Amino acid sequence: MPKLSDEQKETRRRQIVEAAWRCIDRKGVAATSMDEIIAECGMSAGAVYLYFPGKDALVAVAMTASFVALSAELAPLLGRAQNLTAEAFLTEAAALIERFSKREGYDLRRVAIHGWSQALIDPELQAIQRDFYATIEAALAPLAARWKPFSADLLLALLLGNTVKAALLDRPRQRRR
Amino acid sequence: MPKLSDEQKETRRRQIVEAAWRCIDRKGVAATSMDEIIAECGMSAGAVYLYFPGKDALVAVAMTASFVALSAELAPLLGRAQNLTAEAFLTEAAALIERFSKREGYDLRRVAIHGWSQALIDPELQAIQRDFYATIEAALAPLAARWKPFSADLLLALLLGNTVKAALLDRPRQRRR
Amino acid sequence: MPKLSDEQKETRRRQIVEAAWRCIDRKGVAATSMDEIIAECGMSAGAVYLYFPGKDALVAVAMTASFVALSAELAPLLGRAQNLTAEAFLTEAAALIERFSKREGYDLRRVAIHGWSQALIDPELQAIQRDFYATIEAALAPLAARWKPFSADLLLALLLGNTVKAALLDRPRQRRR
Amino acid sequence: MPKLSDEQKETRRRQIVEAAWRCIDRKGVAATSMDEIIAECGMSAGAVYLYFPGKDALVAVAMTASFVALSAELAPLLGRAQNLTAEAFLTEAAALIERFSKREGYDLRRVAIHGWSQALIDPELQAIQRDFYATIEAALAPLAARWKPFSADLLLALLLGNTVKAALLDRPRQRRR
DNA sequence: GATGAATGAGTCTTCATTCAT
DNA sequence: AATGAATGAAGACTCATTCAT
Repeated sequence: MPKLSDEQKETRRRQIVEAAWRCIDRKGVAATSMDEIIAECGMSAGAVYLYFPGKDALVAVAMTASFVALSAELAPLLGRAQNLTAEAFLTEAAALIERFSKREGYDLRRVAIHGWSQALIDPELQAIQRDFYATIEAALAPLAARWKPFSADLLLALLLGNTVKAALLDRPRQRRR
Repeated sequence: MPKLSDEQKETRRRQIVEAAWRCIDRKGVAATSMDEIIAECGMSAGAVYLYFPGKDALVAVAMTASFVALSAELAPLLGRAQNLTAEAFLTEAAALIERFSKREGYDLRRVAIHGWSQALIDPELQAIQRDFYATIEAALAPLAARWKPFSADLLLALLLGNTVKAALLDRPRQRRR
Repeated sequence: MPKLSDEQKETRRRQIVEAAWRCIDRKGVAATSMDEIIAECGMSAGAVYLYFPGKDALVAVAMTASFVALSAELAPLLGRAQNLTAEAFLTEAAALIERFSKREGYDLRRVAIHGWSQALIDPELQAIQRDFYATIEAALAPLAARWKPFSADLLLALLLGNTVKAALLDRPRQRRR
Repeated sequence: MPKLSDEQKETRRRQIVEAAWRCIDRKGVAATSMDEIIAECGMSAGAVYLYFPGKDALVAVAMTASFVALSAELAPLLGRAQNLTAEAFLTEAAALIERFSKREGYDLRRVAIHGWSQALIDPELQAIQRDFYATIEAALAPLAARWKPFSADLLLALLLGNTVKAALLDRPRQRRR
């Protein structure tokens, strides 16, 4: 096979990342074996290792990718947030996050919680997440000035807390191992 | 050998649970091996298995124990919350949780996040956590009636979100694996 | 099982090393899998890894052990070599090495050649072997003064060369892989 | 595409063999992957397999090629050896072998030791080497008659032993794996 | 009651080789 | 002729758990 185009390569990587998301949603990071991700994405073991150097790197990319994508989705809402009330903003943000996260076969909010747990162990991943949340908090700061009892800090905590609530307070969907 | 008193047994169990907390804080649930917990608590492998049927059960107990203990600490604050403003309550609650969580060698907020991740794949643990949070939300409900923009749901989300922020936005403290 | 005595531990290590010798004689270092050594020594995988941290370490110990043991055997001959002619010494040394090396199921001279090849890649192993040969050469130096055309350097080269000849010029005994 | 001339083919094969020599000098046979040889010779995977049926064959050719080339170099020295003393012959032979072996990026004496180790597990390679050494020994036989304490057998052992000494007693030059 | 050596299934990863283009 | 992406079997190693002493 001749050289793959960058676009084709990106498609393959995305396939693998989506398979990882599905597996991690189902069983968490540790209980997901590479073999499961490999089966899920329909490629061979060697092929996956052609696109990612190992499980850790794949997991890190999977976690990071979801943050980056959500970031892009959130930008327009932050742009027009100055015309909203705090309550309206929170409602819209929560709805957007839910819409963004719920997907065929997995929910990125569940993945995100596994990601937080990973970040506590992996300093690189933690740095990425810290930057991501710092960016959001910074974007909220000027708005929060007008939203009396809600500070930027508090708004961010609310969004994070809602993610936990949504993920944990849902009925369980799968068995361990 | 003479039978151990219930008190002695309880001491042993607590020793093991605390060792588990320290290990989980450091490396997360999956990367913590039973051997590490065994070394940390200073007992033998056989001894640990005398007190807990397996790793999953020990982890579940470790997670649950922290919730139960925090529950007890939170009760008095909830009792006198009707005399506080929402802001004062939130400040006090956050301070109490921090005081309760920060310990010699570990932070239970970090452990809790690993616990959420576990709960997503362990229905029993999820049920325990759901009950715990439902209880708190129920206790907050009558108070929230007076705290205009803050509903019980929102207050709980704030407390959860603060836990994430505190754990993730702290500078990393440990190496991977 | 209660603690093993140091003696018992040493016996186990020797079992494993001898299994490694047999396997390496048969297939060389690289083509010998840990599973083969494990099967050969009759222990479980975990047990072997209880005594050696990994394949590399086991191979290094197996190589080193044969040198150390031969060293001990060679000492008495070196002690009484001053009463021998060079030719007599060479004959006796070669015979001693052959006696020492030929064993049930393997020949340590073959193992030694695999060891040289390994040493070219593993600086630690190379250092051990260099020391071993330097010691022998030093012991030969005072004797060689009397053995006119044979220097210590030359005598050592002869012993090494004979090992290669004995191992390579024998009829082949096994298949690859 | 146009057929390659035999000369071009031979150039390609030599390129690959030299790449193999460099890699084997650095890491030994087993730790050298085909990918490394492929990268080193600057060709594609498919191209290398056009010239050699597989790794084993390539390694065998690489080993053999060095023997054949050395053979040719040795012939003139053997031709005029009858006019030399044993000591002079040995000195010249050692110098010739060193000159022949030391090359830009590798030393064929190191490659030869890896080759002996390979020969112990590859009967075909062993046969080739046995023939090579037998030829040399045969050439030395008539000369040795005049070189009193040195038999042909002993002279060959010396040359082999010197190769080991030169390779092993040099300071290590590379990292593991 | 307590020990800790032993087990072995399961995990991640590599790499010689092929073949569609 | 040449490419290089893909394959998948095989390898090294881990670790929760047990049980003889």
